[in-house]
Amino acid sequence: MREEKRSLRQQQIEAAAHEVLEAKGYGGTSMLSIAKAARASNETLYKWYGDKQGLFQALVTRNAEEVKNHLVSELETDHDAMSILETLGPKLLLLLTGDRAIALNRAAAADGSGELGQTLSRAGREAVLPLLEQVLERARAEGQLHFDRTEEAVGLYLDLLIGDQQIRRIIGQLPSPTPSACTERARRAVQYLRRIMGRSPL
Amino acid sequence: MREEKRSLRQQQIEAAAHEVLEAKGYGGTSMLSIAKAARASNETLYKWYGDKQGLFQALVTRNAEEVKNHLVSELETDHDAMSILETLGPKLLLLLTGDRAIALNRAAAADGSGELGQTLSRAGREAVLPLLEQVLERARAEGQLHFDRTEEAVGLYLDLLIGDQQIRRIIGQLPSPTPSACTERARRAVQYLRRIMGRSPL
DNA sequence: TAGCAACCGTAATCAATATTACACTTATGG
DNA sequence: CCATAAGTGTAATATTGATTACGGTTGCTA
Repeated sequence: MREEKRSLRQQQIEAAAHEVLEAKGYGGTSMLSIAKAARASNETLYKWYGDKQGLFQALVTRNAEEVKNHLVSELETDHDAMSILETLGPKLLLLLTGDRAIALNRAAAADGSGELGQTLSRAGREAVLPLLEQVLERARAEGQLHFDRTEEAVGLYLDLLIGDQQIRRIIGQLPSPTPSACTERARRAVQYLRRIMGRSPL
Repeated sequence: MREEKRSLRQQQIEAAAHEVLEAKGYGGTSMLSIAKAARASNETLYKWYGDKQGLFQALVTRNAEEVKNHLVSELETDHDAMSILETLGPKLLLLLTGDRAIALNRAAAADGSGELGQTLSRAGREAVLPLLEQVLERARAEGQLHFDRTEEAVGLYLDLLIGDQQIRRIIGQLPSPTPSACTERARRAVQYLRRIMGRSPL
């Protein structure tokens, strides 16, 4: 029971951290400000997370887990591969270019040590890639797509889906995309993917 | 003559700033450290650039100009559009994912005000886009590619060329690419572009 | 060569935080 | 009900870095 309480409190604290981070950016986010926003004491923050970086690592890994779970539940439907792509794509794009992910990416960019970036990459990209590989291989098995190296196909799909949206969001020159914009972009990505790999690679 | 001297000094200072920035990251780069690296006084830095942000704005705009000039000179050759793409692509990719550009992008990401990002975007993207539009339209005129909206074609080319290379570099999970890797990637981008827009859109 | 303007090197100012320490509640288990 | 562990709010501490101020130097310019 103590466990649940603490876990709840952590959720609250991390939610507060996200709020402050999204509002003030990484540089403008201090431990104190997070503590205040969560009505917690900074001593608790330090006890639980070690230091500032530890707290952000927690945010990153937690967020990546959520993204992954989101996608996994999507995958469990038994639709054919291409229609899974059509529903998965917009979700993924929305998650990767949403305010939360962008704030975390900015934090990773600002972190000199590179550890945040490593965590972000491991937890995020390396968790999502296998799922996409699965889908694309299913598409190949169904005869919808043709490719030799799965890895390359996934890379291409991600290039088409995400492109430079993330970086432009991070730089601050693109507003948070609407769900419909994401859907449209994902649709186009699939269309192009079909056009490139829709028939034999030779 | 005074002008030349000063301009030279500025180049030295900005070169030093780039070195420090690439070595220590935005957060780790202080005015003092730049001044020391350039054997200049911080008072001079403030007089010339106003404040820290002003200095970085200068770095960004200057860098963007160089990139643009690089590309423009490339464009002046009279090769056919597709072979221009083949030589332009690798250069652009190398410039956009090189250490210097990545350091500047990180700085823009870390800058809370978003002004650096705005400058970076304006000076960079908005300078390069017209050039690419030119090339792609030439390709269309030559009957090599078929598309309706130039803007969309350029976007697709950039997605294929750059993809998520930049963001992954910024997060720190990708080493600086070799020229040959850039060439290869650019080649593939053109190949895919041909595959998508190589014949009538219908 | 005297005077001046720009520049250098360094120290002073000033504010912001990460991090630690402490005194005061609260709740929980026996 | 008591003892204790965990948590809270606030006040040090210590460092860092932007920005400003200043005395000394250099190199024109008249």
